[in-house]
Amino acid sequence: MFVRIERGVSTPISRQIAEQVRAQCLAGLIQPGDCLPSVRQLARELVVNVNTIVRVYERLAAEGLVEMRHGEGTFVLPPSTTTNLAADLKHQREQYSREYQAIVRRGLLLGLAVPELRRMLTATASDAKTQISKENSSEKRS
Amino acid sequence: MFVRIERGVSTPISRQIAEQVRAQCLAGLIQPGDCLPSVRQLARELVVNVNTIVRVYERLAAEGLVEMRHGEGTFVLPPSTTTNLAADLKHQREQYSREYQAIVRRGLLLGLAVPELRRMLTATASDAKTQISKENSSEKRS
Amino acid sequence: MFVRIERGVSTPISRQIAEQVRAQCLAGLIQPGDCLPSVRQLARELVVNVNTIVRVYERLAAEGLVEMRHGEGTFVLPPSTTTNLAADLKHQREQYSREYQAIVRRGLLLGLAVPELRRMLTATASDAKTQISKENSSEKRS
Amino acid sequence: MFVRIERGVSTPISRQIAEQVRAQCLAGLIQPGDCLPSVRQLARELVVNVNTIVRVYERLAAEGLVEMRHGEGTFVLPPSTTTNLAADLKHQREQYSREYQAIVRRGLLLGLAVPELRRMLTATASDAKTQISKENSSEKRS
DNA sequence: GTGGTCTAGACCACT
DNA sequence: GTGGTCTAGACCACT
Repeated sequence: MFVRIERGVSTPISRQIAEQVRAQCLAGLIQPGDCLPSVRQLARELVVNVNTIVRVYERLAAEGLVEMRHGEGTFVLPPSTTTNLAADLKHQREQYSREYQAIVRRGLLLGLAVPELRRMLTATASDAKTQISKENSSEKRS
Repeated sequence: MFVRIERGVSTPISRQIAEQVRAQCLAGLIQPGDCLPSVRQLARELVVNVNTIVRVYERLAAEGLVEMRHGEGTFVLPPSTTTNLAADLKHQREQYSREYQAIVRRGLLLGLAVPELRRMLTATASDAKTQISKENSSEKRS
Repeated sequence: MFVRIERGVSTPISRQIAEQVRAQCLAGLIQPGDCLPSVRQLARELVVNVNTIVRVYERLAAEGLVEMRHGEGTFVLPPSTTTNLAADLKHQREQYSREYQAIVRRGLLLGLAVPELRRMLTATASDAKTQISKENSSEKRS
Repeated sequence: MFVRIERGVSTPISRQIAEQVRAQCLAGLIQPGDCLPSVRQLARELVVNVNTIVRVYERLAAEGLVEMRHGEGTFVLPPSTTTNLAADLKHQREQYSREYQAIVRRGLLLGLAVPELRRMLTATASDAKTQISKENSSEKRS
């Protein structure tokens, strides 16, 4: 599982993590039955307090996406009738859209021009893709 | 002075306001000696609590950007040796840049495509410009 | 850390607290790296509202004297080039001096004689010392 | 009438003024029937807003110490049965005493030594006396 | 009218 | 546990 967080940014860390786990479940990168990294391991990896990860997993469990099995680990559940994955995704994207629009407006109010923002978008996207592919290959090796 | 806030977004209201005031001071849209809207007036305008505005103005005062005069109002100060406006602007943009990049990455991780993000950027920007020009004209009239 | 506040006096509580924290930092009674009492604990101790302490700590943080770490506590920072401790102390004492002189003048204008003021000074000082030593010993015990 | 105020000090200006007027009435420096300086004149003299003086006079009138005669001025009233001057004085001194003690404690907490405070007391007192006698003579001349 | 301080209480996020 | 933000409302002092 790939999780990447950004600190010192207003989006809460816990939300960044939960969002990415959800997205990967929905995208099928994580399959039902898969075991998520342990709370302690993920906490160590992201240099975050253990309780923060616990909260994230609890939230995802409350959503019916995963199941925490005491002493065993946290496992992805098969999509049930209650878990409406499509609806979740839609909801998540809508929320994202609002945040994205807000930040674009903030940029304009800060005096940044649209082409500048567009450039940053492109640059960030290509960077992100490079990073992800690197991590993919490094993970295969490890 | 124009301030526009977005609710239900992770960036705190107070930070959104402070950011915009700073940007307008730095851009010269608000000149030294100018009087900011009163704490209560701005609170009414933005439908936020008085204390939220007080906090914003206090922070700006601590930064040396404005001065709160008891019973008179809050005034923009001339740039002093201590207040390095250029550095402030630079810092603010760097912070913004980090946030912008983080949100773009979040979008990609949510499975959004770059052209989609680009479309949202353009749409938001044109919307924002329309709104601002509307408000400008309505302010002139009032 | 010892903080003692006086109510029903014109100096605001928040200013009394900030003054004492600053003085103890400058005097080295609180060392860089030390953790100040938590916002809630100090509020409980002094029987003031949590927000009052938050404001004090925020001001001290803006001055560069302390740093508030989310979820951890508030820590004294090492003196930096920007924080001119000696100048701060000097400024604080000058401010104090003005207040002290003002109150002496007020006493005279109220018809109090100098020896009377001198007596009050001595009495208050010895009282204060007794109280402080008591608290010191009680703190050691606890 | 002599009034001297100190700015940037926590004792409110209005209270400083009221206190001095009361003290001078009680000391007999201002006699029943005497006319206080007009609101505007005193405001100009002390470089204070007119309303601040109005408030002070209203408060003194409420205490039964003076009477504001519309279009004529503000006059000192003879002590009535209702106005218990001695009680007022006592109350005022008690309040003063609390403030004095508080400031002495603040000084100690700031790291000032008692002899230092004593020196400041003496110096201020002698200064104040010199100033007052100067003003007395200059007032006689004017 | 203006800002300054304080309270009580809520809800959130990080360690 | 820790700090961060926000609300609602009070009372005070200066212009």
